[in-house]
Amino acid sequence: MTDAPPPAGPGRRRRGPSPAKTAATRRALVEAGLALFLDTGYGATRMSDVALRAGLGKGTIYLHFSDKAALFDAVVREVALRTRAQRALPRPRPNEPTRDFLRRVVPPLLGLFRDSGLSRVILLVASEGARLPEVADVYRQVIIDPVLRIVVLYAGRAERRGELRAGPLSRHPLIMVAPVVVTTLYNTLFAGAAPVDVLATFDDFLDLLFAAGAKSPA
Amino acid sequence: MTDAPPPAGPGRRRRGPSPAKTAATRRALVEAGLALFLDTGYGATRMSDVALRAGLGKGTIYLHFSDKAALFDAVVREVALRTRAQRALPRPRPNEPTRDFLRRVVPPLLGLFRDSGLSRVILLVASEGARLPEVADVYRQVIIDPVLRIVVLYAGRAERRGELRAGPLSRHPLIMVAPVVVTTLYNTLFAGAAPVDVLATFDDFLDLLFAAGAKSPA
Amino acid sequence: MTDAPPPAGPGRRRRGPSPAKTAATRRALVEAGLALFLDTGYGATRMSDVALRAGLGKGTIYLHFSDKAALFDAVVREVALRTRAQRALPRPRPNEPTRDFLRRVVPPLLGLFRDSGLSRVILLVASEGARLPEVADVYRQVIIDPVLRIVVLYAGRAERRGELRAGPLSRHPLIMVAPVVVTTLYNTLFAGAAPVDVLATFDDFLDLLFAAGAKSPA
Amino acid sequence: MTDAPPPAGPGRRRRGPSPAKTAATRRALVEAGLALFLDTGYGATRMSDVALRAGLGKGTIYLHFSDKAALFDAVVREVALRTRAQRALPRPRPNEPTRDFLRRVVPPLLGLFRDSGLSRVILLVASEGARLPEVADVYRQVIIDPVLRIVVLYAGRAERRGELRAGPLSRHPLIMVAPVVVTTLYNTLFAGAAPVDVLATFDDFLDLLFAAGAKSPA
DNA sequence: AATGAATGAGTGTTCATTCAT
DNA sequence: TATGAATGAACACTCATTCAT
Repeated sequence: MTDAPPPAGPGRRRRGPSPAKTAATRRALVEAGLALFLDTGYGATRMSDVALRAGLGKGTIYLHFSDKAALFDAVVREVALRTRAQRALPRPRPNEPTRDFLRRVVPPLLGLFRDSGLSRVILLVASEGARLPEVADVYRQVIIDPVLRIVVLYAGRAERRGELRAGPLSRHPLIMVAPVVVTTLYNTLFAGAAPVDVLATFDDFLDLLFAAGAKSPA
Repeated sequence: MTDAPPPAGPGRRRRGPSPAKTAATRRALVEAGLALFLDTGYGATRMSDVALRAGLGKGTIYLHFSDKAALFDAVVREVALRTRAQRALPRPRPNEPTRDFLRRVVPPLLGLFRDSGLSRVILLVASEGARLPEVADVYRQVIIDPVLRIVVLYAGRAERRGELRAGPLSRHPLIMVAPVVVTTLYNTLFAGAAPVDVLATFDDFLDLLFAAGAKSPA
Repeated sequence: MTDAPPPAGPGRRRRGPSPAKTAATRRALVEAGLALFLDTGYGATRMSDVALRAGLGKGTIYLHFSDKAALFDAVVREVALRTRAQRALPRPRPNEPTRDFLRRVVPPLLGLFRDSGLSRVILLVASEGARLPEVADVYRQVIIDPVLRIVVLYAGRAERRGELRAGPLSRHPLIMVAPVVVTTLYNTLFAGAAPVDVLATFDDFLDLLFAAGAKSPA
Repeated sequence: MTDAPPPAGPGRRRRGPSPAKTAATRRALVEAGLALFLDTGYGATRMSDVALRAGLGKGTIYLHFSDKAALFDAVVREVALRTRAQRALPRPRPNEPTRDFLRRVVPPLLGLFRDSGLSRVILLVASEGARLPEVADVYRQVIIDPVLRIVVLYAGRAERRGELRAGPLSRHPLIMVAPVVVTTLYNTLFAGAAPVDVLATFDDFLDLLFAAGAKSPA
């Protein structure tokens, strides 16, 4: 279902359009697919619209993807990789409290989370995940699990430094991402309601989490 | 879009089938719709299958609901009300620590959350929410917001009792429900992965939250 | 296909609703059917609407008519008979020129033609005639042919009196009704265009027809 | 509602099937539609049957016509234009009596009227005209009104030549076409009855009309 | 490689007709 | 007789996918 592009290794090519152009076509399709899937959802997106938006013919899609599902898969992977690519997570300074470190590091990530469309893709995957379990799993492996590993890493540091009660967070790292995910979902889903401030919520969440560590010195 | 059943006021007795039977038919349709929407999603559920599952003819659906969307709306409302009906939230005992109270009270609610299909309905609403914003909003008003109001209530209590740093939670009550929602989503979405223990996660979350209050006495 | 009402002969009745009421119900249905068939056409008229308009239940129709087609048949017959009932065609005065006689007699008939809905029924029969040939034939026998016989009658008189060239009109009486039918059709069909004056057209037609007789005295 | 074929201007050559083939497909659909609409009427004609008869897939229809109504519209226009195309109405010879001219000219037109299906299309339009008023109006503008203009033209000639009483016919040209229309309708509608001879009727009609002119010389 | 006309399975919805009450 | 809830055959229309060009 994946339809990966043929490895661009410099084997015997020549003849036929340049691989560069092929890749460009493919990219245009993924881009168009991303935009439309996000806007209209998987089911309501017509293949013909994807082709139209990509400035290509309907049939062309099938030269690059076996299926609507395969296109969707490619779109999700694309967003996943694109987000990962900008990772470059900074490390805490030698004696920096973990809480300060998180305050410094998370907001830009959230901006990325929002702007990359990742949050809307989560919803999208949630929508179609049941029907396309492989897509959901790709998503988990490429995006969710790495994030959780990082949480575990810094949870360990905070625990070792006595900033956090040992155990809970490194056992259940989802706790850390939960507020951001939920507030984002809330805002996306209930567009009619007053939006919740994702960043402020996360900040208050940190306050609660590190209250013990923050208080005890006093 | 709601197609509510006509108020069963004791008007002039109707000839033909009893109103009771009519209500039963409606209920059967909602039930069948619920099961299928949950299992297959909105788009993939065929009206004919709903009828089949309800043991009724296809046309019968349209005697009770104007539309597929109207049926979906009714299904969501039904689940919402059904869940609310079993509320009967106990109150904390006079001197009971809020944390103990939550430990005592939340697990049954979680069971309800899981068993009522509410968690899957959340996903369902999330899936189709974009296409059916009114449904999403009904959902928020009937389910989400009341829960948040209760959270604010007990957050205030905990803060007044010095169990929690004042402010964060009553400002952003979503923090409280986030771990449960996210772990439930995780389990529903990534059926392929090892499931996360929702209850244990919530417990650990409480540990972190009330760490300050638990520690300081020591 | 006719579903005539059971002969009301005073056999063993008693028990069950009075035949009078039955007839009234039947009449209500025919009336409702007439109105709706004329307004919306045969195909677009729903049986449920007929029932609604008659203030009866859907099922009741089928106690009186086996079929939608049977109802239509009854409606057409009803209009046919109703129109005939008001016949009472006056006779020409002893020495009255046929042309004057027609001028005197036809306009009220045209009013009847228009007001009885007969013209619209013609269109209706024309619409569905192909699908319901028996209805069309009933129509011809009950309405058209009698009219043509009358035309033949007076055509003979006019010819005998030297008012009209002998032969053409009594051979082809349709000629006489043609202008009225065509102008009525025109007005009904092309509601967007300026309507043609049916009466004035008929008058001019008479002028042409009797020009010879009218002129020769000069 | 018209779905006219895009102007075949010599733009950038399209890949894929030739425009010629596209036009042929369209034509096949109109042809099939014509045949079936005439045979079974608008309502009773199934789109799938149109496709079948055209030797095409069901979906193909919708590449050329947005709607069943649009197809009907195209069919009616097609017949209208087809009939007009064969116009080439001859003119009266210098001193030819108008009546002789009409006798010479009308019969072939009647043949065309009959064979082109125009008469049946009139009935068809009459059937659906109420539901599709635009179609009826197209019909009037393209077929009916031009014919009436020609009638007015020759009515004037006949009147000027003293063959006809001045006024009536040029005021109400429908009189001229009425016998043909009515006899054709009669034959089409009452297939069960003995058919009326359209041509003979028209001939007798001319006899009556021009009786004055024919008589007075005597 | 690229195209878009052609396809036809699949779906929501309507409505004449039936029948238990 | 009267009713109206229930039925399911029927139909217009959509859209992912194919393939001749």
